[in-house]
Amino acid sequence: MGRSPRCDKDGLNKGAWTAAEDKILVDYVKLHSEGKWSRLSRETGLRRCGKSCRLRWMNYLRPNIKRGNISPDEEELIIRLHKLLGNRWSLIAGRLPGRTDNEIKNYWNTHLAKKPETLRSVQLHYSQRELTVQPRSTSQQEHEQERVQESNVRGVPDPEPQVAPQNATDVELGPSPGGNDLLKQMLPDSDMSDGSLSFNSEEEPPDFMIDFNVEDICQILDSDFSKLGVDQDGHVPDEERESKYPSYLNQHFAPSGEAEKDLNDSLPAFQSLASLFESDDEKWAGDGDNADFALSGKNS
DNA sequence: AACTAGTTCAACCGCCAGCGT
DNA sequence: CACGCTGGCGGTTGAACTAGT
Repeated sequence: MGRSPRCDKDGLNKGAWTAAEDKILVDYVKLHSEGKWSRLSRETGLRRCGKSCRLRWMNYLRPNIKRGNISPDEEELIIRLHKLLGNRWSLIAGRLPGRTDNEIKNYWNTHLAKKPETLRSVQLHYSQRELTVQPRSTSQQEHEQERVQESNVRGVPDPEPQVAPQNATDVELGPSPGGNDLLKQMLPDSDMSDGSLSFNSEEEPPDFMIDFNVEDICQILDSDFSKLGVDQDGHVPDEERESKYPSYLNQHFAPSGEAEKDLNDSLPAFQSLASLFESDDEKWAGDGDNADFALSGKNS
């Protein structure tokens, strides 16, 4: 902390990258793969700090980057994920193959943050003062610590979804009879009559975002749904499975083996997540033919 | 054509966590 | 344990571009 940034070193270029600099960077990464950004700048003579090299590669030069033309489906997904995750741009970007955190952040700030419907959604989360969010008790905080430790023990992988699962199956979160029941349990005083949550806190972000274990959500989002035994013949789940999993899970895939264990671990958070996404009339963004990127991580 | 205001987005900055020494 | 280095993240900036007058 407090150290001067490495990029402040004299002699390093700043500002827009030139084609020649790009070429040096691309050639180096082709040869040595990503990472070792500081080594890159030392070994190639590129007068850019490692951070700058990484940023240029990640946001501009990396293969399979989609630039501009964010589709309505992608926009919808961004809004929903932002509703769930907040300004965790890298996580949101991870759900949109080919998109970078920087692009999504820019898109949000320049387009979505200004849209009335987006503002409405955000305001419902942050501005309405209909509810009182109680400070968490010590026992709740202890519970949170335990949960974090448990999560660490499970070895929840860092979400890095660039590689789409092979043979991934699109998953729709269909309507659930239970609706927002789980969230209502979590937030008994909340008003979800309009399908959204509202909070009383003027200064603080909604506390439920703290209670949400983002790692768990990421684990779900990173799930390789191809592992799940998808019911291709419209098979009706057996009673055991019916009782074990919520209806919307059973409707769309029948978990088995390792995937079932993963799902068991993730189930509580999955229920919460699904409840949020069921709060609107529609299903996930990318419903139907354009649903390639939604959840499955499949590139369209 | 010239100027101004508004918008976009690439790049920078500070902070932080993880790791090696 | 302390320290330094590195990579990664979110917030911010400012140059380039566009639209309006």
